[in-house]
Amino acid sequence: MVERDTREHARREPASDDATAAPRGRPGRREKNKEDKLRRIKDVARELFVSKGFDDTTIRQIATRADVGLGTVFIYAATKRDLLFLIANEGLDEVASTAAASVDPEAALIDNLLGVFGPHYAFFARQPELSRLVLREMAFYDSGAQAGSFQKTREALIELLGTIVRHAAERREIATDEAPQFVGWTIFCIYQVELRRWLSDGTIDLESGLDRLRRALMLLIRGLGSGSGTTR
Amino acid sequence: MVERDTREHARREPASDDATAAPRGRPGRREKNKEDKLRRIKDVARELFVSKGFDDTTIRQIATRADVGLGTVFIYAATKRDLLFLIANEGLDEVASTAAASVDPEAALIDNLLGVFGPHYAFFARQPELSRLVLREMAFYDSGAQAGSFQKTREALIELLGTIVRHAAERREIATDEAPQFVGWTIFCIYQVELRRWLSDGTIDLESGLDRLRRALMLLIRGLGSGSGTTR
DNA sequence: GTTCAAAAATGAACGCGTTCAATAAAGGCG
DNA sequence: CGCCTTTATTGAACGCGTTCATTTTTGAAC
Repeated sequence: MVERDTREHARREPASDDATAAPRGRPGRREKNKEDKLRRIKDVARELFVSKGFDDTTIRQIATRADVGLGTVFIYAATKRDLLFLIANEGLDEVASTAAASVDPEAALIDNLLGVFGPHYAFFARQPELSRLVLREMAFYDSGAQAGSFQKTREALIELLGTIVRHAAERREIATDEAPQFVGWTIFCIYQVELRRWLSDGTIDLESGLDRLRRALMLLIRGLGSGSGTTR
Repeated sequence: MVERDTREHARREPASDDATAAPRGRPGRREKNKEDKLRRIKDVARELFVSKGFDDTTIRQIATRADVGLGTVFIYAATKRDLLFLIANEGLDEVASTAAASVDPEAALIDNLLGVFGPHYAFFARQPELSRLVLREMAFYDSGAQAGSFQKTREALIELLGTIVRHAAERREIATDEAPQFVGWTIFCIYQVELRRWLSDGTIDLESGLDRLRRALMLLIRGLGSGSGTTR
């Protein structure tokens, strides 16, 4: 309990009122407001999750390195899983927005789809370890505030896919009885499992991953009825 | 280790002539060989997982009710998750075999696919709680003997789907550039996520579940190019 | 500056899954 | 049977995620 005071604890200065005596960490723990703590917890957690893995990182380690109490971590994340989503949600929302903005109602269906999935793949490729963890923990996880946010983003994606399909139908690029929403869902199914497979097999190559996804999506668009894409 | 003999110990007595003065559970433990223990552990675990849920069931409870030591459970299942797969694999192999046997090279593609997926859906519907647990724990789980067996079964299914597609291609029901294996994989993607969705939404109705799966698969077979299924 | 109620932070304590050194049982041999 | 080797079984011990009664900090009112 004493030997871990080698941490950066040097913040207990009362600071008095002399101007020069405290160039580093000035007042005590006061300046560390909630945002500061959240920031520190997130940063430490991300670093440890990536470097040591999710299971081998303990919340005690995170708390110590973030210079907060053990219980404090649970104020910001209901569970360890939720802590993972807290990190994963950073950037993912932005990716989703970017993807949504890139949709062009006049563009070809496959281009719009890859315009949406491309940024997602790139995002996951940027932090493959974390992504694998997220996709591993994602399935069926529905408790915890951050997990909720994660699922909201996912549902928005499905709806976006439906919208893209609707555009293609309105332009008469495609014509199907099924509701655009349902087609969007089916596309999402393919995306989900393909993404998981891609992240699972060792080398995460963005180009080949997206290429395989394109092949699968083209299969759905063209159907199995005719070969070569050109209707022979 | 004596006071928990309030269990249902009424197992077979070893031998009649040995009715010595040791009525307190001593001789009973001898006849319990490995198979017996495995059987008891499985049965108890299944019952508790279904009745109380996976997370609320403790291995200590399982060990006590199965009348084995705590550590003994870990001889038969490397982890708690593996214990779940130990149970799930019972019957699933059989379902997979049944499904494989039902394939008719001359039958329509969609019929063969539903002939394979139907028994699977029925199996999952038979024990919905357990199925949800399995699908929750399944993603990315690759350590543990039972999980390995589970994934083998899964890969066999994907290959079976490829074979079904190949049959359809050989009969000229379909014609596509893509390798049958890849088409089978894409079908598997749809099946996976659809199955998960079906098990997630409260009421698990077999017929409506399979109907929705059929719609999604027909989408893939027909493609998005033409409406109504009948080519105009 | 003092007071005080509300909010935030904390770490001891709890029950869990998992490990493993110790123990018991089984089996082979003379 | 006794003796020894091998195998199976066990539960105390460990470190973990999580809880929550307690303590500390905060900021408004005086």
